[in-house]
This record gives sequence, structure tokens and C-alpha cells, in this order.
Amino acid sequence: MPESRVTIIDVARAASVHPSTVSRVLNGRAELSVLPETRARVVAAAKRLGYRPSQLARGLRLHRTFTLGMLISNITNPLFPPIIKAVDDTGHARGYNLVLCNTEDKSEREATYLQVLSDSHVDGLLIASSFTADATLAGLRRDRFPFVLVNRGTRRGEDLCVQPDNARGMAQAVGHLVELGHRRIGVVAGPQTTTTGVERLDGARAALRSHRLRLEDELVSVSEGFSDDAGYRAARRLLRTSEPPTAVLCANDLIALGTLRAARELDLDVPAELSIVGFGDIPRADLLGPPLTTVHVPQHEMGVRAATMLIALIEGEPIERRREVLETQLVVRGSTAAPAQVATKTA
Amino acid sequence: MPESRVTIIDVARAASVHPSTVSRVLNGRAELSVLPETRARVVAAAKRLGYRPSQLARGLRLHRTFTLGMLISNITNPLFPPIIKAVDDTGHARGYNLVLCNTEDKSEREATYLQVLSDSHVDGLLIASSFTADATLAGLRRDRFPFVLVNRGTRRGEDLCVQPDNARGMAQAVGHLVELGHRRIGVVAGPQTTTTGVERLDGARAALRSHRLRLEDELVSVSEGFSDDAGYRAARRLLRTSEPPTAVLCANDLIALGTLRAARELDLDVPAELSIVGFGDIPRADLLGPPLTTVHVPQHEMGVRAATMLIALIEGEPIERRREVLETQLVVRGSTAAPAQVATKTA
DNA sequence: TTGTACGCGTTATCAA
DNA sequence: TTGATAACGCGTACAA
Repeated sequence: MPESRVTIIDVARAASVHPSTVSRVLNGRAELSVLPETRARVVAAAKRLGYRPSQLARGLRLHRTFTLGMLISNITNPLFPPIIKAVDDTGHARGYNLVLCNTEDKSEREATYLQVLSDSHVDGLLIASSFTADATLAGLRRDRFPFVLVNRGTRRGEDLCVQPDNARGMAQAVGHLVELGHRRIGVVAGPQTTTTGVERLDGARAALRSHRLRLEDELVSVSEGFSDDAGYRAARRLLRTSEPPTAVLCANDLIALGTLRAARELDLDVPAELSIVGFGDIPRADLLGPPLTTVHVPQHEMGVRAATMLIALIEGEPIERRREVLETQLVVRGSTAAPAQVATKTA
Repeated sequence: MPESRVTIIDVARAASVHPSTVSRVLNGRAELSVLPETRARVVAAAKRLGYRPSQLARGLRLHRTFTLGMLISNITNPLFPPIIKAVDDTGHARGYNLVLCNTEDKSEREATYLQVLSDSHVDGLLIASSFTADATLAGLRRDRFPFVLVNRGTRRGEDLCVQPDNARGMAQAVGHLVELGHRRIGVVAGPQTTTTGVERLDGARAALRSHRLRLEDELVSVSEGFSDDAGYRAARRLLRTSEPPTAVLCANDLIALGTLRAARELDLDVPAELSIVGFGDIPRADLLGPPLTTVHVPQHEMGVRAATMLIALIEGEPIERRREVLETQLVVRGSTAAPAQVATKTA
């Protein structure tokens, strides 16, 4: 931003034309209605002066800012950076800036940031925040404000969303554990205030049932958050019961890491005495000690699709699918999930 | 953003006053020059209508957008999310939004984004991009545009920056290795187009010299980037030499991970046959297999200080220190760095 | 083909 | 104490 900005008026003066002519030359569809020679003069002047239209003034006039807002529940969750990167890349490639807000899973912060973003006239919203209260979304729906849910589902058919196939993902994880001989399988679930948390728990339950296993209440521990610390606490509760499971399904990878810590603290050998499966496949999950067996979620693709979908919505392009459910894939790394040692008493 | 935005004019009408009065009530310093009863009417109307000033119009008028721009070299480098989070928190606490740009270490993208951010009238810039060409910064300096370098040094005394003490950090790492009996110590350096890369290599060299060890050319391999892949390739070159080092200092943790991979591929036992020390202490470095011995860089603090410094600069507050060099700390995790097995032929 | 006039939503200044 | 006016920088009808 130079000391004194070069405005459209400066360019107009330099090219000896009226500002509106400059605008027409620079934004005009096709080569319509402007003399080639005039156009050349204007273009030259603009270039020479280094003219760049103020996005502020432009936004005020056009009611478009070419800015996307993104609500992230927790940027330090390694699942998100690849998504953000994909969104940023996709957005910039189409001329959109990205404004980031880290909600820290606080619904009050979410509400605040939503206001802030609205005040800033972002053209649309990517919501990857877990605890988004439905009330918040209701407001956006009412105003017909363009938004896309990322890594998060919705009951409302009208909402656009891009999410992993949580049910199938959990089914893959369950299939793996059952194949390894596990019968007493527990779940460290995510917060049930989030669709991710709910869908993964439900998915686990359904998959277990299809294997004729019942998920008893004492085999489920609900974590307060998707963090390692919360996961650790939830896992502790689960593993200290009189008859702990031989394997646990975790709602995400961070919770799996917390579970791992809890297991170690209780002197449970992983995977000999306890198998653990994560969800998400965060970057470098393979380099952990031990490498995490987990369900892969296509982070980059989620970001690309969500951004593409949002931009299509903003620009009025047709939307083929309003709801993208992406395939997950079990990644067996062998070291956090192993065959069950003994026949369990259950089932 | 409601269907039709509530403007200051709507509020004025509802309160039966002139728009300028509304503005005065809402922004006016102190309770100056406005009748309590008028003020009450206006406040009530604003609240009732849910009025929120347009930041666009406001920015146009005030030449301030309360927006910070941030250039990140690579958001998927785990060192950055904690920094971004700290910046975001600090900024929002003072009323600033954060616009993120992922430069992917491409100087062309950097230049582009700089333009974009300038077009958007960000009030200041946080630059955590490694390859920022000095030409780019020169432009900002010339325009006296507020910016702060993060995790990156500068030769120019005039520039504001917040960075770790790379020299001391490397000295700590060298001290550790020497204490463990290593004499033939190599370096997988970062790109020498970055101050981080240069300072850490120089720091290593100086520290080795102070231990009466010379860093020979064949013991240095320069990585093309700060990523694991680039680090892997650089480490391969270093470790395949006829007389490889017994220990390596890596320019950052991702390079250390690449080095680890290279060592494994060459059937070198870590740490028995090769000790590795990283730099940065990325989140969960302790959970890696093996846990990484590394030099801790205070990521959160860097973010907080950088944001604070930038906002002070923007708001014209006095800046006590223009250059913050933060303490590093060696984190010995024992499993990537161990005593040298045999007396080496060198030194 | 180009220029004129106006409005986008605010706020600062000046007048009343 | 409040209202009127202008200006921030741009784009778009409409007129010339």
C-alpha cells in the first residue's frame, strides 16, 4: 500500500479520459464499446502508475468482496491444516481471499466471529467448527447466506456439506477389529454435540450390531473434546472399568493418542493387551510410536471440494451434489491394532 | 449478513435522528456532546434493528480495516499452526481479523499475495514466509507499510522481527552431541536463501568451532526446503558419503524426520549408529517413533509477540524492542541422540 | 464511443 | 447538541 494510493482518478488523468472510461476498460466485458487506442492509453497508464483497484471501494459498490470466511474449531488439530491449505489454494486460484477464525470450540467465539465475518462482507462461509450451534446456522439459512459445512454433517437437506463417510469409516474399523478376533470392543466417542461425534458413535454401534455384537453402555466413554487431553481423560474412564475392552475405536486420531497415553499409564501393552484404531489419518500418523492404525479421511480433497462448492454457490453456478460424502479408507499399520490374545468372555 | 443489511440510515430513521448522530453515538469518544435521551433512543434503535456497521464502508472512510494479513510459507508445517493460533487469538482480542495466505515457498505467490493483501487494505502484515525476497520487503519498507517478520531474521535494523535464537539453539544442540562424545558431526541445513537456514548453519559452524571441531564441507548437505521430503533427499546425500557423520544437526524437525527416514533406508540404527537432533519442537515431537531430541522454539510466544508488536506499530504505540530474539531450549528425549559408539578417526 | 451523475455505508468537519 | 455536506474509491445507468 503505497504512501498515497494510486486511484482510478490518477489513471484517468494520466490517460486523459474520464474515470468511468478507465473502469470500463479494466472491467468491461469483452472489448465492447471502447476505442482500441483509448484502451491502449488507459492500460498503459494503469500499468505505468501501478494502479490496483481498491477492494474496499469495489466491495462497497459491488456487494462482493471476493473473500471467503472460514471457521475452524481448532487449527492446531493436525487434520485441519491440509484442509485449510486446500481451501486457500482453491480459493486463491479463483480470486478469493481467505479469512480465518479459530473458534477454539467455544460457541460464544463462534457467534462473535460469525458477526465479525458478516461485518466484513465475506462472500461465503466455510464452517469446519464442530460445535456450531444449530441456532447459528439457522440465522445463516434464514438470510440465505452462502455457506458450506466441512468435515461435518447436517440433518437439513438444504445445507451444503462435504464430509467423510463416518458410518462406513467406522464399519471399516470395526471389520478390522472383528477380523482380528476382538469381541469386547469399546468406543472413545467424540462430543455428542457434534455431528462428527454422533455419526461415528452411531456408525460404530451399527457396525458392531451387524457383526452381532452389542455395544454396551459401559463400553462407551464420551470425550469432552476432540483433543488428546480430553481423549486421555475419557479413555482413562473406559479402561479402568472392571472388565475393560480388548480394543477401542476412537472418534479421531487425537483421541486415539490420548487413549494410547492412558493405556501406557495403566501399564496396558498396545497392541498386545489393547488395540486402538483412530479416525482421520492426520499427517505423520505413520511416524508415531507406534504408527497409528486409523481410518483415512481425504483432507485435501475435502478442502478442494468444499471451496469449489462454496464458490459455485456464490457465483450462482449449478451445484450438482449438495452433499458430498467422501470415501474413507482403513489404513492398517499393524502396531496399534493386533489379534485378540484370548477368547473373551462376552458374546 | 441479512437479506438487506441494516444501515446507519435505518437506525437514524428509527431513532428520528440524522445518520451522523447515530455515528457519533456509536463511535463518539466519551459521552461528549450528545443528549443522554438521544443517545438512549439511538442505542435502543440500533440494538432493536441489529445494526452492525459495515467494515467495508468504515474502512473506506477511515483508511483502516482492522485486518491483519499473514504470509505463511507452509501451513502444513506443524510449527506454524500454534503460531497462527496465537496470532489469531491476540489479533481478535484487539479487534483484528486475520487474512491468511499460504505461499507454499513460491516467491511468485508471495508477490501475488502481497498485492492481494495490499488491495484489501490490510492494516499490517505478519511475514512468516521463508523465501521472501528482499526485493519484496524493500517495497514494504519504502512505503513504510507496517510489517513484522516472524520466525525469520533480517539484516536490516529497521525491520521488526520476532525469531528464535538460532545461534544459541544450535549451540545447545552441538553441546549436547559433543557431550555425548560425538566428534564427526554433520549438518542437514535448510535453504540458504532463508535467514533461518543461514543462521542455523552458521550457528552450528560457530558452535562446533568453539568445541575445536571444524565443519568440513562434505559434512554439510543443504536441503532444498524445510519439508521432510527435501530433508530426506539432502540426508541421503550426506549419509551415503564414504565417511558419514555419527551425528547430524537438522535445520528443523521436518528435515530431521526426513533424515530419520534416510537413515532407516540405509540401515543405520538411530541412535546407535546415528544421532539426530531437530530444531523447532513441533507439536507431538515427543510422540514420534522415536521421540525426537530437538531444540524447542516457543511457537505460541512468537505468535503473541509478533501480533502484539504489529498492532502496536499500527496503532502508533511505542515499540520497546524492534527485534525480539526468543530463548530456545534443548529438549533431550534420548532416543534420537545417544553416546557415540566408537572413537572416530577425526579430530 | 465517451462523459455525467449517482450511490454503495461511513465518518469528519462545519454550520446551525 | 444536532443536522447537513462532503469525501473515501469505484462501477453503472443514462445521456451526450
